[in-house]
Amino acid sequence: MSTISDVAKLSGLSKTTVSRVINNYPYVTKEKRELVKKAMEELSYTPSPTARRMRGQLTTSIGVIVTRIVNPFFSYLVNAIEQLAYKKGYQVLIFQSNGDPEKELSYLNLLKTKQVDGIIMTSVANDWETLKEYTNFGPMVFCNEYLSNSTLPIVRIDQINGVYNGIKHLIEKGHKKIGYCTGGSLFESDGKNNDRSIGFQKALKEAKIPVNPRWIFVNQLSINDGKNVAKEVISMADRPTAIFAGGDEVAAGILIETKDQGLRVPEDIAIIGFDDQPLAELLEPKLTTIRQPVNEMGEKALELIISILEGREPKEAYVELTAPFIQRGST
Amino acid sequence: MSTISDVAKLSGLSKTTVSRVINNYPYVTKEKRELVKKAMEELSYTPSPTARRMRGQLTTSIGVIVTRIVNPFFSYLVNAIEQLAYKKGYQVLIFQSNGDPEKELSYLNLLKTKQVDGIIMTSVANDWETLKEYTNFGPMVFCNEYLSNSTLPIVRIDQINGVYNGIKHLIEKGHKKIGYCTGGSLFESDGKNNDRSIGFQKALKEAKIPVNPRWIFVNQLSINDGKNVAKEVISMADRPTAIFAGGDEVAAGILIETKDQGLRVPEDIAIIGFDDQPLAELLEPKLTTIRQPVNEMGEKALELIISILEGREPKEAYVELTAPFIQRGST
DNA sequence: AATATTTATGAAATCGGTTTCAATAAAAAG
DNA sequence: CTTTTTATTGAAACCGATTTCATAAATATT
Repeated sequence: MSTISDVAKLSGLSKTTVSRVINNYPYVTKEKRELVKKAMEELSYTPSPTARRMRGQLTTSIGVIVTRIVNPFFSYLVNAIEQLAYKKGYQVLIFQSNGDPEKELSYLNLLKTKQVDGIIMTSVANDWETLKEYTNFGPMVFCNEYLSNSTLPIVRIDQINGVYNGIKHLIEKGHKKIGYCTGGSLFESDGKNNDRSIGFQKALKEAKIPVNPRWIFVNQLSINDGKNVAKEVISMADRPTAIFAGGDEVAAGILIETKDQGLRVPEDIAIIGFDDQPLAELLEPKLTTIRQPVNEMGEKALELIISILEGREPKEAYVELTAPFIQRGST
Repeated sequence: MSTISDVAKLSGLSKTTVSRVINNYPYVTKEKRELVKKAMEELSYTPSPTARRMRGQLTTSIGVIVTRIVNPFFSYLVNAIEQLAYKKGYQVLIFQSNGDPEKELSYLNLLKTKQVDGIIMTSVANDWETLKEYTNFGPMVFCNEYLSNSTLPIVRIDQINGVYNGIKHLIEKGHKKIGYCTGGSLFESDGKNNDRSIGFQKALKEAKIPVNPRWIFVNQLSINDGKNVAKEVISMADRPTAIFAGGDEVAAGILIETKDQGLRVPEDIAIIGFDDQPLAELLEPKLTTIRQPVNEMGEKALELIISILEGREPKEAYVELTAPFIQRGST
C-alpha cells in the first residue's frame, strides 16, 4: 500500500498539496493537480479511511440495525438501503441485534468511535433515556420502528390506517368475530397501545364490535407460531371467523394449518396478513395482506441521514408512508 | 469521548503505561495497574478502534460478502455467521455484491485498508487472478462458492453428490425425461462443468439417459423465472416428466405455475428443489429438495477465519459438508 | 562486592492522513 | 508605484493509539 507521502515524493510536492487535491480544495494550480493525479494513478493510491477517520473526517459508512436479517421484511429493507447507498457512494454496515438491548448498544458504540458516520435504526430494543446518550456522536434516524417520545427523525408507515383498513375490510365482508396476532405485544414500552392495536380497536369500535381477549395472540413470529395459533383457534368452541396476523409468515402458518385440518379459506376462516412478502403470492389461496412499502421506506431513511450528514437540513424530519391494502384470495 | 491521554493524566502515569494495561503487558506493578483501571472506569474510557487500526492492530471485525441479502440462502448463512461471531467477540460486516465484480472489489479493498481483519466470501464475481492480489492484505476464505484453482481455505457443500442423489431418486421413480434449471450456467469460468452439472450428468450417464439440451435452463433465479420455465416446458410437444431446479424459489415458481395450468404434481410433473428453504414446506405439495446445511457451513467458515487470524493454523483448509436429500410430496 | 539480568516506567517516534499557520507570488486596488 | 487582496505552496502540529528506545531500580549471578 502506498501512502500520501509516496505520492508527495513521486510528484515532487508536499503532503499538504496532495491532500488538497484529494479533497478538491481550490487554490491548487492545474499543473500541480495533474502532477498529483498522475502520481496517484501510477501508485494506484487510495487514501486510508482509517487515517482520515483519525482526523474526524467522515468516512461515508452508515450502519443499519435490524433485529433479524433472516426476516424478509428486514432483508428487503436493508437491500433497498444498500442499493441506494452504493449509488451515492456510501457503504452500509448491517448489524443484527436479535432484539438484545446490550447488543444494540454495542453497535451504537460504533458511532461513538467513528466507525460509522450515522445509524439507521429499523428496530429498537432500548428506551429513549438510553439511546439519547448516543445522539451526540452522530446522526441517528428511526426507520420502521421508533420511540414516540424521541426527538430523532422518523421514517415510518401509517400502521394505524394500514391495520384499520384491513379490519374494516373484514367487517364489510360480514365478519364479527375477528382474531388478532402480533409479533410483539399490544403496547409500547410506555404502556400505551401501539399503532397497530389502535387501528384494530378503532375499526372494531366503529362497528360496535367488542374485543374478545381470547382471540388475541401476542409474540407470534414464525410460520410455526401461526400453525399453533390455528390449532388453538380451531379447538375453540366459539372461534373467530377471521384472523388478522401482524406478519405474512404467521398468516401463512395459520393458512396452512387451517387447510390441513380440512377447513376452507376464506369460507370457514378468512386470513389477512401484513407486509406483503413474496410468499404471500405463493400460498393457495393467495394471501390478502397489507403492504409495507419497504423500498420506499429504506430509501427515504437513507436520503434523510445523508442529508443530515452533508449538512443539508432534512426537509422533513418526519416521513409517513401509507400501507396499501392488497386484496387476494384469503378473505 | 475520553482518550488515552486523559486516562494517563488522571492516573498520574504515562500513556505508555496505560497502553500496557490495556494490552495486558507484563511489567506493570499491581498498584499502577489498579490505578489505571480505576481511571479508565471513572472516565468510562474505551480505546478508539480507529487509532488502534492506525498502528496495524487487528480490530475483530470480519466482512462477509454475499450476492443478495434478500436471498434466504444468504440471509440464513449470514445469520449463522453473525450469531457465532458475536459470541466470539467479533463484529460482522455484511457486504452485498449483487454479483458485480467491481462492487466486490470495492469491498475487498476494505481488507487492504484494514477496515476488516478478514473476509468470508460466500459468492465470487471475480477470477482468481484478480482476487489473488488481495490475499496479501488479510485472510480470506471461501464459503459456499469458490474458485477451484485458488489456494484459499474452502468450506463447501458436496454439491456433486447432492444433485446426484436427487437425480438418482427421480430415475428410481421411473423418470427418464429430466429437466434442469440452474441459477448460473453449467460451467465454471474456466470452461469446466461445475459441480452441480457434474452430479446431474453423472446420474444420467449411469442410467444411460442422454442429456436433452432443450430441457436445460440457465440463469433462472426467482419465483417468476420458475413460472416462465414452467410455461415453456408445458408448451413443449416432448416435455420432461421431472424437473430439477437449483434453488427452491425457482422450484416453487415451477410448481405454482404447473398447478395453475391444471397439471398435477408429482403425477404429471415431478419437481425437486435445492436449498431446503422455509418456503419448501409451505407449498402444496411440499417440495422435495436437497438441503444445504447453511448454519454448519457459516459456523465452520467463521471458525476457520478466526483460527487463521489468531495464528492457530487451521486444522483443515478444506471442509466439505454433505447435502442431504429431503423427500417430500413433489416427487 | 561487582556485574549481569530482569522488572518497571516514560519520552519520543510512529501510523497516514488533515489542518493550522506562515510565507511567497501574483493580481487588483488605490 | 505602493498597498491590499487573492492565489499557491509547504513545514509542522495534530488525531489517539502503539512501539521503540533509553533509563532506573530491583534482583540474581558470579
